[in-house]
Amino acid sequence: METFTVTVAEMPGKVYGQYREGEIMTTIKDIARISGYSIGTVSRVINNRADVSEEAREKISEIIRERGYQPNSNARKLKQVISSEVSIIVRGNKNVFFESILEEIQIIMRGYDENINVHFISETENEVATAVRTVSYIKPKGIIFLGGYIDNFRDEFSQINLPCVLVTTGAKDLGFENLSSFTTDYYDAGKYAVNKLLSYGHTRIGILGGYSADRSREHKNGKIIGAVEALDEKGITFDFDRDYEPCSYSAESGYEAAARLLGRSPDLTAVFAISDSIALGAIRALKDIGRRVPEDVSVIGFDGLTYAKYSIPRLATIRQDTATLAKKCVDDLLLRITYGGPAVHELIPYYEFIEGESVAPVRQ
Amino acid sequence: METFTVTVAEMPGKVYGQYREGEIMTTIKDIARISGYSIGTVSRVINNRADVSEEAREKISEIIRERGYQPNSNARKLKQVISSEVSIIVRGNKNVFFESILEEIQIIMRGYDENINVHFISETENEVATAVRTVSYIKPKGIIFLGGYIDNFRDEFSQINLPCVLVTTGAKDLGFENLSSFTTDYYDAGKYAVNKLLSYGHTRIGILGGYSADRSREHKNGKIIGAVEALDEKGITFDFDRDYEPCSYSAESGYEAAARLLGRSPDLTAVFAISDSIALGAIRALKDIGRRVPEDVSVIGFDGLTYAKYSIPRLATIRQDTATLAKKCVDDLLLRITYGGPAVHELIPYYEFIEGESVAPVRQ
DNA sequence: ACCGTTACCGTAAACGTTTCCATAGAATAA
DNA sequence: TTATTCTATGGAAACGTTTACGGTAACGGT
Repeated sequence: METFTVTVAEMPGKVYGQYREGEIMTTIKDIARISGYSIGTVSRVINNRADVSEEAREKISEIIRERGYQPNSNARKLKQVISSEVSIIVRGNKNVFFESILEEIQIIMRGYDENINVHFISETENEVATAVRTVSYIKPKGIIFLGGYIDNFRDEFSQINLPCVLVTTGAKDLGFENLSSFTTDYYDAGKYAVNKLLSYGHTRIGILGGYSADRSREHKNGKIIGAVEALDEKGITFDFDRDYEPCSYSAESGYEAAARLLGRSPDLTAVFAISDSIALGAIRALKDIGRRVPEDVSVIGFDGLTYAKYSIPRLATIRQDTATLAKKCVDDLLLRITYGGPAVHELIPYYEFIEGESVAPVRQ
Repeated sequence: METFTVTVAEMPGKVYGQYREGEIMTTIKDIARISGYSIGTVSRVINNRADVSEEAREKISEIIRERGYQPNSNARKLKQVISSEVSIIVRGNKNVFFESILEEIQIIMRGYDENINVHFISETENEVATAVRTVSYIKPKGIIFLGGYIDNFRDEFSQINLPCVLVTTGAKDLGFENLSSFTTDYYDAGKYAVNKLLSYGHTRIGILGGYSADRSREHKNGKIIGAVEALDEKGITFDFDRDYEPCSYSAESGYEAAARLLGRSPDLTAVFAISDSIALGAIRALKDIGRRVPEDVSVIGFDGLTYAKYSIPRLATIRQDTATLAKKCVDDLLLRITYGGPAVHELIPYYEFIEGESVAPVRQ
């Protein structure tokens, strides 16, 4: 089960040098010697402990400052057994939504004086296993995983007994008591998106996105289930074979998928793309095959990232609240790191429609 | 998979806990005890040293495997004094070009089995100081700095005596013998961009970008100097007050700057934006103020990142060779880490024009 | 029988911290 | 006064490794 492939990069082997020539390493010992105090006292000053006289604190701090001393983080972490960091695993290569969340997390963590430690991995299962192994090697205090469905990684995640937060649906079902999850209510939001299109009179609606070839109602992607449900409620049966085209979360992929979809189903008057990148690629594809947006085909995106505001036409989209998502993740993780407590699974009900020029009433 | 440590601020402070409850930490000692060999031998097995019998190697490896033992990286790094990582500092919040280089670096490093360690900082001077401090705290083997001009950070960089690579111009002038630099020949490329516009008959050309309020010929931004030079050679004197508008590297900023520029100089028939993001924002702004691209105003961007291919209109731009840049950076750094040697400063002559729909001949 | 190799392995010091424990002295309580 | 607590500090062990050093056993050559 667990193979001994220590993360290649961190494997012994090339060690380029011990001390660099001419490098003078100031240690806590030096500070102690210079200040006349003991190592213990210096350490207490560094860590802002109480049991230090004002005089000693002043003097030692002064010396630390003027020598530009920085405690050796490795020695520290060694003593503290687990590192002082939170690890974040980002799965998916160019997923703008995750990047956006990541950015929010960075900002929040900065406020909390927390260190984060990010691992970018691609979507192969193999890499998830490696990432989990690496993380167990780093020994972080907790983990945030941005990366979609983890059903296939039960084993990997079961090995981790650290507080862990996922930004994905379906984590609850796994039943690990150390995994929390926060996600926008994709089912509702997807339904909402398609209802928007329906309200403009569209009935021939296509869907773009969601890797999976699984086209049943049990499709794992909440946005798509919601979208189909919205159609259902209007008495429209969604034809997966005809009006659905899977693609990954990129403009490139959206471009190609849209071309295929509209080639196959030229009578579609609207498209729901499950990410903004996909939508933008789709819009370009539509133009290239001679369909006007929104006159001939309406396009609605998902995510609501800033760059959609500057496209031509401006993209209509469903905005997720990345700030709230990030905040929830961080808060839950830190709380559970410090105080333990049960994992939670929360569906964030917040999302909103962003007006755009890419959606218009259906033509008669 | 590459490990990627984003350090927000690795200063002492909150330490959340020692051992996590119920966590059993397997150490080299355990492996030694179980296997019946000594710690030293186990370590030699882990490190693939020669002086170990095949029998011992087998047996110990087996035990390591079945216990899922991972050597503690902190203890290791402590012994090895300097970490096994290369630090990358990325300055600038949403700079797509740097992100692109970063991605290339990741790929190359993966091939080299190297660990990287990324610090994102914003553009304030303060953060540069912090980053440098943090980096000296991490003790990497070398540093790659993606972040524009560093003239204001002489002091910070003078403290670092590690191999260091910058992707910026002007590093040579600083005279630090541990700083290499690689950059596209911005002067030439800027000149080339404007020559393209000139070749389409444009003479009233505006320039967008380059934070600085410094509008002299000594302007630090090579692209702009080159652009102005190209005009000069045609006998056109560039009027900085009228036809130049500074902005940062984002669509938002480009949008606003373009609106200001065209508001002030409505007779411009072409705009050179020093990044694609800026260009895209500008195109949107132009549309909003009722100017058609390219019929009324041509726009040429810079960088040549993929997403320009999917905009409407497709963006004409000057592509930099990020792959080569990244390769040069990494190679130089690793070489100097291993063998020392002098720093180099290289201007990459490679750039190319990417056709697009945003540039057209000037209207009569 | 002796010596010199060689192959393998154990011991222990060291890396730079943190923290527990002990203690000296000061302050307080009796 | 003495006994007690408190404050500030030093000393030293420990964290999990790596590695220099030394030792043992086996073996071949003389």
